[in-house]
Amino acid sequence: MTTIRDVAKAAGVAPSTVSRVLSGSSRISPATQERVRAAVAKLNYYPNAIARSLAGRATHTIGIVIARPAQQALANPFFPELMRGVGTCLQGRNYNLLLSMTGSPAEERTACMRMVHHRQVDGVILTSSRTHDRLIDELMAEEFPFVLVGRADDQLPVNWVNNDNAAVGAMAVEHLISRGHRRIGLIAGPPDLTVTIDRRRGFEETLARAGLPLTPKHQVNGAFTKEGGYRGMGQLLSQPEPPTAVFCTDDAMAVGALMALKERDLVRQVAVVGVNDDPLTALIDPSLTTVRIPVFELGNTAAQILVDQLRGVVQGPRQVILPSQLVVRESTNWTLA
Amino acid sequence: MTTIRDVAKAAGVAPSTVSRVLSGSSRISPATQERVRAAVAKLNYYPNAIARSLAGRATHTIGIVIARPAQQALANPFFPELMRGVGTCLQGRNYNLLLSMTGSPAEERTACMRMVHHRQVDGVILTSSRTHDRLIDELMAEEFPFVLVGRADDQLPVNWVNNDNAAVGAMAVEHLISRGHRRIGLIAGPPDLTVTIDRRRGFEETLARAGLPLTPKHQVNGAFTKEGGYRGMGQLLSQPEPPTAVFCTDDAMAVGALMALKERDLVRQVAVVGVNDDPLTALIDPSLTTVRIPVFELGNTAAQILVDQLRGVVQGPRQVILPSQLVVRESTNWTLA
DNA sequence: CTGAAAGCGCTTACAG
DNA sequence: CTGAAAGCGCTTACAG
Repeated sequence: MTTIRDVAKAAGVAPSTVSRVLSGSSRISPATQERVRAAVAKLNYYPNAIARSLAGRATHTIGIVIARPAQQALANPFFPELMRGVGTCLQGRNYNLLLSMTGSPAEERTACMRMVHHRQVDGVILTSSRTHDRLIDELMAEEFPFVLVGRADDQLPVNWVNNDNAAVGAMAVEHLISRGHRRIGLIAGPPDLTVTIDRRRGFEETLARAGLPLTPKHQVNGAFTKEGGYRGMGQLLSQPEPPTAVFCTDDAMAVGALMALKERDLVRQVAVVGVNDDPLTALIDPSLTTVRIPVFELGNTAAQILVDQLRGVVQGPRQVILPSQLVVRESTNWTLA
Repeated sequence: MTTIRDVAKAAGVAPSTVSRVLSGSSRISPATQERVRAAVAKLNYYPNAIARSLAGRATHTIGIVIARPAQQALANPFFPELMRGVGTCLQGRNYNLLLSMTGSPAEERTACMRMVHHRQVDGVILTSSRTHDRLIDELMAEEFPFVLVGRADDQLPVNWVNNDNAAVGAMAVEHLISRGHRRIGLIAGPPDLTVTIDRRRGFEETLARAGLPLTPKHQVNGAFTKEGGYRGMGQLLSQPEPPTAVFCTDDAMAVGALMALKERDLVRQVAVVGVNDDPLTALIDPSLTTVRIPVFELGNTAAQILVDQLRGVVQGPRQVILPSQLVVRESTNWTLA
């Protein structure tokens, strides 16, 4: 291992001078700069990142914690795409990405605070936002830099990046209404997640605005999985007057809902809308109408906000909302008689 | 920030004693152990991971480099599933995971050697194995610990975990032969990847063993994407005597191939087999026959091998082959007249 | 069983 | 413009 001392010796300067040349800081004479650079090249020197972190009191590393039960991690390309957005930003800004995968919210909190307490990262990105999140409370209490993908409880002064989930619900329902539907059901994800709350709100407000009744029996909750959607659709169809159209708050659920319809030969009888625009939505039969979420941009923007804060570029908390977009495909592309 | 000195002071011992208690090493009297632990708890002390790494000459971090062009990263759940396997192993063994995403093999090499040279990680996991891989040469030259998911050039004494890709090709072809097919085509991935080479070998050997001819025109290469498979199937179908069955070396390609068949209304005329068992294979129409690869286990085992080596549990290089499994669905489930 | 000291490889005021 | 010194927060021979 060649160290900064070896380089200093070879260049005939002090280690501190080498450090300064490498960090591009201060005013070093062109001549010594040249000598140092030559020595660095000749000795094939790379600064030790760990030593640099310890002395510089910054790890240049961002932590990201993904909490997903095993089956769901695989089923849903949301997280890989989010990480691609995060990774792309961090790479360009010379930050590393430390990844921790866990199965439950409780483990997520433990894993995250472990990174924080052990000072392995300069900031963290939180990827699953729920109401009354203890993890957020703890990070705020320690004044540790973080950004949320999703949103925090109302008015909490924290960084977050979100898509407009109320608009997502509204777009879906408006589309269904425009196709002649009046009995519109909802298959929603876990009720404590803010995405569920917001998408449901958009759904309900739009129904109300259109003068359509809110039918509690037409709203069910389930897991963010095919199975969740499959079961949800089963529940809805077993009712005396089932909905003619269903808004699912996630594509995987919508795919499951379509499976339930196919089994009963009801595909062109009940319309289905999902959310995300997973790659598979265009491939299944019938192809799925969905609301496309800018997942890459969510991750990219979250990373940007966090790094900007760490670098002191910005001060107070930033909150960003990114737009979504309806993509109409076969699963809704017909008008109710 | 409370440090080891604060704890030492509170417990009335030296910092070295605190260090020993925390590392569980050496013989420390139960009494002092108790005092130290009490002080740790009272002060809410967490050792600084960076300082520990510097002093201990180990980062307890594994690096993983994912090289995938943007579109492909999303389309293929191979990598998230692999990482879940890696992450699960590392979590249990108290190792961290440093993730670097890049777009090309050249960037992959740069990113990986950057981690290595800067001593950010104790070992690395390589995820895309090609022949004559410069990255492998460089890591070997530096004697840096690594493990390959895939395999290295023949006889290179390096760690790797692979599935039996020749058997994958063989299973697929045997299945197609058993369904009455005699003209069997191949849509393969990039030719420099070892997976492509091995699966093709299994394909060719099985044809030969069955006394069937190898028809070069019935073998095409393409990208590991839907588009690659779509184009490949187009090429095969444009020939005078097209194959009646096609083995695609990847599910995404197989999905594209099925799209090409659907457009021409040839679904039940040409059989298609993929590889991986992506979640979407069961959902599309027709559902896809495929060879299931144990992706989670590949990642999990790779991490295990690497950590075992870092801990000195094992000596020489380890090479592991994991079994795959044919999953028959609609895309082949009929017999040729 | 425990402590004092040196050291891991950097950075950064402080001085000149 | 450059260097000597102290320090980042740990670990680990060395000594007793």
